[in-house]
Amino acid sequence: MLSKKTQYGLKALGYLAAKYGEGPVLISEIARKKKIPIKFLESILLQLKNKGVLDSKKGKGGGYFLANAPKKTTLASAIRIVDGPIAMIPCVSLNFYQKCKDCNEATCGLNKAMAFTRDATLKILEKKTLYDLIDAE
Amino acid sequence: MLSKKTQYGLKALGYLAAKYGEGPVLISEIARKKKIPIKFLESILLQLKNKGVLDSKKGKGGGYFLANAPKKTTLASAIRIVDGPIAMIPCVSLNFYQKCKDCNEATCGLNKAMAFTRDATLKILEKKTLYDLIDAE
DNA sequence: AAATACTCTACTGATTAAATAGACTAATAT
DNA sequence: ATATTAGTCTATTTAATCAGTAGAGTATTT
Repeated sequence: MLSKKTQYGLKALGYLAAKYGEGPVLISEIARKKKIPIKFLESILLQLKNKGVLDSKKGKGGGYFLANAPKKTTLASAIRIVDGPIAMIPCVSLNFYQKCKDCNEATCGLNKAMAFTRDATLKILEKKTLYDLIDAE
Repeated sequence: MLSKKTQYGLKALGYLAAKYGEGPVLISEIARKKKIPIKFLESILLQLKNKGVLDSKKGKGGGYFLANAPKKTTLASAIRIVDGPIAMIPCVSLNFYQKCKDCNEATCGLNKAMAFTRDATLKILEKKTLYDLIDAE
């Protein structure tokens, strides 16, 4: 399961995706509309900004907004920023790989099965973008 | 990511799958071969037994063994027992469903995207079984 | 200069993960 | 019977992460 933090992050990104092109959106507005604790949301948005997904403007008329068009950011990359690895075990992670201490990856059955699963999952998450998070009417 | 506990559990199940039909296997043997803290492994195996995946025999010549042929138990069911939900968010979980407080599932973009992802993941995990965890030679 | 709004650091409490200890119970062999 | 083996169960501990809070600081606009 994704952490609550990541779920909040994705909700917020969906909200910002829907408002793309309309200028900065207040953190407080996102928090209110998406029912996210505001201080918690602050740190999530900042993290997404530091990774280039979001941009912000300070002062009056300020707020957060997508750094790029909604279709430019995949769900896979957004999830990796907030949640970390997408793979189910470290030895099949593409972006957060860690070698298994005791198993030979060439022969490990678990490794193979999890690599398969990762591929299936990524096939979706690399294709879906923030655009897909926009709520239907 | 799966919890360490679940990773240990799957490793142990792979080991028992390889020995299916050869009678009970000592916890201590599994722990040694798979480098799993033995007391931690105890609780994992017990949990799997209580859910019907494993069976055990006490006393001399005792140990744990698969309750059914390796191909009878899917990875999805094994993971659900030890780790819980496979879905990335509660509102698309089939076995651990929880309603979203604030979003309408019919229109929620995140819900749709995560349901897709869940389907792709489950398509693999429901097909793969403990048999697939057996290490190659 | 005042108001607005994001930024950053630090902290707290709750939960879960991971592991350990030890007493108990069941089965087997002698 | 009884000693030994090996799983069962309860409780505890330690560490890490999650989730959320507080407040001072900085940049921007009017």
